[in-house]
Formats: sequence, C-alpha cells, structure tokens
Amino acid sequence: MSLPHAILTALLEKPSSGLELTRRFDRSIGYFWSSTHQQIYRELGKLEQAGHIRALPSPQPTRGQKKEYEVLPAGRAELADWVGRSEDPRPVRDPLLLRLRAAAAVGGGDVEAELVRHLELHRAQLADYREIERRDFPPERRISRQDRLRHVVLRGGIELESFWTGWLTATLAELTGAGAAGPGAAEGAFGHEAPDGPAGASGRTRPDAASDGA
Amino acid sequence: MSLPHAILTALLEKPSSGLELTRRFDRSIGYFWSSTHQQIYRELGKLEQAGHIRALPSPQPTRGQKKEYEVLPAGRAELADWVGRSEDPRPVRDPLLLRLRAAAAVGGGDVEAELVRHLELHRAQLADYREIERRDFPPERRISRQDRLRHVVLRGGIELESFWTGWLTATLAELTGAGAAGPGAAEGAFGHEAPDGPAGASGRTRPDAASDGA
DNA sequence: GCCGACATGTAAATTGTTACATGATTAG
DNA sequence: CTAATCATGTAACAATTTACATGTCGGC
Repeated sequence: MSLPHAILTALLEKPSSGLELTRRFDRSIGYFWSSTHQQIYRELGKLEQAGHIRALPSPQPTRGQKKEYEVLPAGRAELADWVGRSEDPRPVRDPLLLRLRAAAAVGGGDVEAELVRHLELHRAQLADYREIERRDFPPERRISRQDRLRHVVLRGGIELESFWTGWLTATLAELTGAGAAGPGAAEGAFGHEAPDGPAGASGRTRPDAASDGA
Repeated sequence: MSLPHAILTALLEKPSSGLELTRRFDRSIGYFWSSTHQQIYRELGKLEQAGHIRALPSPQPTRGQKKEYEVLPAGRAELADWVGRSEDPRPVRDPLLLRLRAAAAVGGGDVEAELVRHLELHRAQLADYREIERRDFPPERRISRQDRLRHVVLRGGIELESFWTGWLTATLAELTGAGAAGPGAAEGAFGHEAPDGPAGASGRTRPDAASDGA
C-alpha cells in the first residue's frame, strides 16, 4: 500500500528517527496519510531489510536509543517508480454519512450535536491549514514545480475542509431550520435503490466511469 | 467498526440476501461505506450469531441456495444506539495527495495524466449522483425528516465530488498553465514542518470548489 | 536512586483484500 | 448435458488498531 511510500517521502524531506517520523505524521505528512508509531516502526524495519533505507551510523544501536534513518538510492528509485504508477480513487468510507443514513433508517436520534461537533473540528483543521498556507506560500513568490506541487496538495486539504464545513453548515440548517414532517412519508427516495449498473457477482465495482467527456 | 451498521441499515431498508446486499453496496449504501461480498458474508454470519439478524425461513438452506436476512429487534436497537454514538472524523488517507507530495520530494514524474484520469472518474461519479438527486429529490416536494436525512447524505456525496473536480481542474491549470521554474528552490515550504499544537476554530470562507448546493 | 520524558519495540485482535472453491438454476 | 450465471462461502494474507513491554537519559 502507500505507507512505505509516505515514509520514504518523509525521510527524503528530512532523515529522521521513528519517533520524529511519528510526530511529523501527526501534523505534516500525516495530514494526507495518517499513521501510528507502531506501524511506522514496523515499516521502517521492512524498508531497512529491503535496502530502501538505512540507519545512520551511531555508537550503540540498543533498544531505547535513538536511531535515525536516511533514504538509499534504491528507496528513491522505488518512490519515483511509485509516483508514476496509477491508482483509482478509494471508494468513500465515511462513518458520519453512514450514521446519517442509518438515522434515516431507524428514525429518531438527535444527530445534530454530533454534526456541530464535527463542524468545530473541521473549522479548526481548516484554520490550521490556512495558517500554514499564509506562512509557507506568500502570494507573489516565484515558485518551482516542487513548491507548486506542495501548494496544490495543501490546497487540497483546505478545500476538503471547506467542503466539510460548508456541507455541515448547510446540513444543520436543513435539519434544524424547518420542522420535521411526520414519519413514514415518501417512498422511492434515495436509499431505496439506485438504477442498476452492470454488476458482476464478485466484489464491488466502481460505478462506471470514463464515459463522461464533459 | 461500521460495517455491521452499514449492513443493518441496508437490511432495515429492505431485507436481502448476501448477493443482493453486495449489489446494493456497489451503488447505494456503498457510496458511503464500500465493501466486498466476502466481508459481507462474514459479517452476516457474525450478525446472525449475535442475534441481530435472522435468515428468513426457507425450504433447505444449503450452500448455493439463496438466503434472505431480516433485522431483529436487537439489531435495530444496536443500530439506534450506534446512531447516537460519537466518533471523530477519520484522518485523511488519500493516495493521490500523497503521490503529489512524493512527486515534490523526488522531483520529476508526469503526474498530470493521472490527474486527468481522476478528474474523469470524479466527473462521472458526480453526474451519477446528480441523476439520482434529480430522480429522487424533486425540488418542491414536502419531505419528512427521513427524506431530509437521505437528501443531505446525497448532497454530501455531490459536494465531495464537486470538491474533487474543482480541485483537480485547478491543480491541472496550476501545473500545466505556467512553465516550471528550475528545481532546488525555496526552502521552508509546506513539507518542511508545520507549527506544533492545536489550532483554534475560525470562521469559514468559501474558496472555490465544493460550491454548488450549499 | 528515582521519576518523567524520550525512544523503540512486541503481541493480539480486528478489519480489509485477493484468490479460490463449491453448489444451484436455467438457457440452449 | 453443458455452459453461463446466480449464489454462498473458505483460506490466506495484508493492513490497521489497541494494548502493552522495555530500555535510555537528564534533572533533582
């Protein structure tokens, strides 16, 4: 999957120990590929065995002792190769949307408080991103392709959080703004089947794409 | 996690067999919680053992034979309880954003083709969602809370896809529109650490994507 | 000498993916 | 009767999460 490549990226940006990586996964790289220290240590071991990274020489590499890693040429090559690979977007798997859908199915439940809570969280994350953008990407600067890439990734984070705050705000307005009609209304609504696509007997299929052109 | 609750929701909406569920996970429920038939069968077994669902009586429940399930009161109770629970948004884990960040780190690589491909996929999904909205949620209809919930969930899907198409379009413009300056420029850019600690909430401003319905 | 922070790990359980196996039903 | 399709599963593996275990170092 992508964890080793996230680690290679982080180590290319700056050689680090496992704990340092863990911290950067809490705020920088981890904004787009989150992970925990357990996974990171395990993956560091694999990457070292594979000859993609190596531990910088140190006095005694014992247990509680800091151990820094750097990327080897083989690791850089692997990452460059991965960058050129193709991968479909992952299907959405969002507990909040599912929860609302479940709320529609069982009826009742005050979901509004949870929506407000999420709104605050997303607003905070958005403010965080905006601050990083203000600090690292001043408007008139002449920038390299590297910086452009980093900036569009950050824009992705900003716009994603903007989507959430916008949708949550609108949803709260929709759910609290007008009184709910009685239950048991209109059939045929979303949740009662979408039109049939060509569905094979095994596994999910991304509902057809590439047809578009618009 | 959420898979059993996704299944309970789907079965509440309509009792189904494993294969029918698999198909609905390809187009309806699965838009927000994807899964495969293997996982679904495994989970159906667990839910049955837990007394949350039961197989509808049928002649002989042998192997290749269709087996329909319905939700029992205990299952409905569990789902209602889950709806009321609180859960933080999942940290982002997106291979495409990570890939761009890796491209910035290793330099080179033409990432543009992959962006175009994703743009087409998201446009197709967006068109699909819009069609469902047009069909299932005509504008002037008086609607119940159930329908409101289902509609906001669909709006979530629509706005999420709008975010992607908007961001991908802008990113392609940014990367192909202007010639890249030489490599090795500006340090201190995003990717070289963000500030520590939590950030306060802030008012939202809408940048550009994820627009239309909110 | 001990405590808290730093630092690296192990183990077990759950969840998700990939590949394969098997039986039933129906059209030709 | 045979192939395609419907339908339900098993097995093995990979990824992720949660809980715990161990060791080092500096300050007091």
